[in-house]
Amino acid sequence: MFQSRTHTCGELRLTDAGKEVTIVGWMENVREVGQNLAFVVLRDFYGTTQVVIETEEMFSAVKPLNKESTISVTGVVRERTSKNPKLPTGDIEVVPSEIKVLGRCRYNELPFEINFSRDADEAARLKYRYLDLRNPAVKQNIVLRCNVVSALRQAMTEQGFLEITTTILTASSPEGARDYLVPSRKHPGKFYALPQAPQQFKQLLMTAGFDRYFQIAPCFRDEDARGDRSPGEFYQLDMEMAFATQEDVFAVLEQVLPPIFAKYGTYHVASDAPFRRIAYRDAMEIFGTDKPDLRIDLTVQDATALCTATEFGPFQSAEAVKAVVVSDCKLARKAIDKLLAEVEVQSGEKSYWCKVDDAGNLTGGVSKFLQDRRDALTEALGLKPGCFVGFTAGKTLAAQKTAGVLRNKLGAACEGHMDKERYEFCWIVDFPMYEIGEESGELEFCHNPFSMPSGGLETLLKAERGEIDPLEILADQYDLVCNGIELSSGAVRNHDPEIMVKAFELVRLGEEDVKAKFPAMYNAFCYGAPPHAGIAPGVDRMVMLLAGEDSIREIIPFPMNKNAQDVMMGSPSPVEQKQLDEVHIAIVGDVEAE
RNA sequence: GGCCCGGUAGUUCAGUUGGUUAGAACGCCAGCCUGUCACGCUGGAGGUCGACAGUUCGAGCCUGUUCCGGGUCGCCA
Repeated sequence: MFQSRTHTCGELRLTDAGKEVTIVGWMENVREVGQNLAFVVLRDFYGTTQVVIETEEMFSAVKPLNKESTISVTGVVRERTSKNPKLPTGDIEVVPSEIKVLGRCRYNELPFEINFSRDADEAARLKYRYLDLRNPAVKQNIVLRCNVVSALRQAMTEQGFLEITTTILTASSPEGARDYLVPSRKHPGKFYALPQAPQQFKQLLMTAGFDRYFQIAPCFRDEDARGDRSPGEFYQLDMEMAFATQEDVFAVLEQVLPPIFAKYGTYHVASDAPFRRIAYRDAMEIFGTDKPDLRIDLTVQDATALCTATEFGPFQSAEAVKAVVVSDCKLARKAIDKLLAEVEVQSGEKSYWCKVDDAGNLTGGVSKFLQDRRDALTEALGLKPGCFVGFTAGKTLAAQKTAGVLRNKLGAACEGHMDKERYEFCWIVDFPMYEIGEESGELEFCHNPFSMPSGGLETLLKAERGEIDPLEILADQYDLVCNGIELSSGAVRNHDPEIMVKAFELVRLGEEDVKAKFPAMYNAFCYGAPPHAGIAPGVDRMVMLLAGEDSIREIIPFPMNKNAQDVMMGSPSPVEQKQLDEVHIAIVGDVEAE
């Protein structure tokens, strides 16, 4: 029978010497140093403890076992004759009187070495995730995640928020990302969908009179993966407040997040509440992105007027020319070419450069086209000897975005322009409500149709009367950005059916469309709804930032690969014909046999 | 779906201008070693060079196709 442990592998100290103990765990390593002398390293969740093998009996108990087998060791704690100061348990060892095998590892070679699993091929790590997670360095991120989630729950509860779980099997929503569909057995031809976010439920909770709601909510979106975006599913700290303004929402997160970042983060928190607020248009103009990394001290400057008049083709034909100036830049020619090539890969647009030499002359890159306006450029861009200037050109938005990519790359590559070791928060506010759709060429909602247009009905009526351009209408919508990562998106919601209908009319839809697309919310709002606002920080991205990881898979217990497959469980997988029949699904067309 | 990078021993990688028997480290196996702690020493086993086709006297290396993995853009209200 299995006898439970008296101590963990992380807790025995010199003061325990002489005690009889039972410890259990995985056999991490066996070091044989002579005839009948060996050291077994036993590892459990809490740490490692050395077991010393001195007798032939104990030696023969251990000898046939492969590493990573689980065993139980009963014996006496003894002070080591040679201590290991690198280990918390390094002063002692356990002299066993009994070793029992609990779970034999059947393989003497593993897919990778446990303590070096982070270097292994990612497909192998995902397939054998239960082995990968035995590595304390991998496990640590999951523990961090637990602590962060727990701290978020506690902080939100302290702020008076109730955690309410909402429905997972819900209705497909007509807007946004691709849905994951679940066929209905009882209703042939109909489907549930997994929620892309609990958006409508939380707004209905507000309408139902719950004042402050939050949830660590699973969200499902069938879209392709990225380094910071896992395919399929992710978690949000979803929250909503009734009778609340944008400032009320900001105040909550400004109280909840910094202490958690300070306690669990790799770096220190450099942003004091209130966080800096940057209008969307300013962010695009100054940083070339709506998620600026404020750890970088570089900005994007406008050089359109001076540059379009040059002989350089790409500048001549450009709607805008943007410049990023780096002082004291020591980048060599080769490094510059590599950096600009990376910018082109990431943005799809070319960028150009020149340098300022010790005498203040422009050299290298496109400098020969700029010589005749050297003084004007020097004045306008504030150039000094030793400066590097990166240029982007094209349509205004493209030139801005490319300059934004350039700014990020230059900040990371050039010394003295980025202090990586800190967390910099900011709010991006005043997003436009509408945009001209790239495909349709017509007015469309920029983000989501649930946001309140700034100025409410009045503003929409002005646009309807032609007094203002609909593209000028702003939404009471905001993003929380940290270190160049969009942590969160939220809004003051449109809780007024009349304003909803008017907002839809501007994009050639009407009351019938609102009712058809969001029936529950539209109906509910007709019974008296509170003004409400909320936000939903991404838990995975937050933990990623706190752990200092670049891949989202490092902070998810059982992540899927880039192609949305779980190679450990083998999902997605084919199902039996009977199951398909029950849910009235027929597979048609060419489907690869497994 | 487009583009970029990669696929060689159980693992991480090297492999020159196309040329003998494809190497190293770690791991594994055996032996030695009475205080190791990433133990050490000696020896050994281990390879469909992702797959297919082509060029060539000869392909890990060149060409084409394809599969797989990662990154990136599209996409993510």
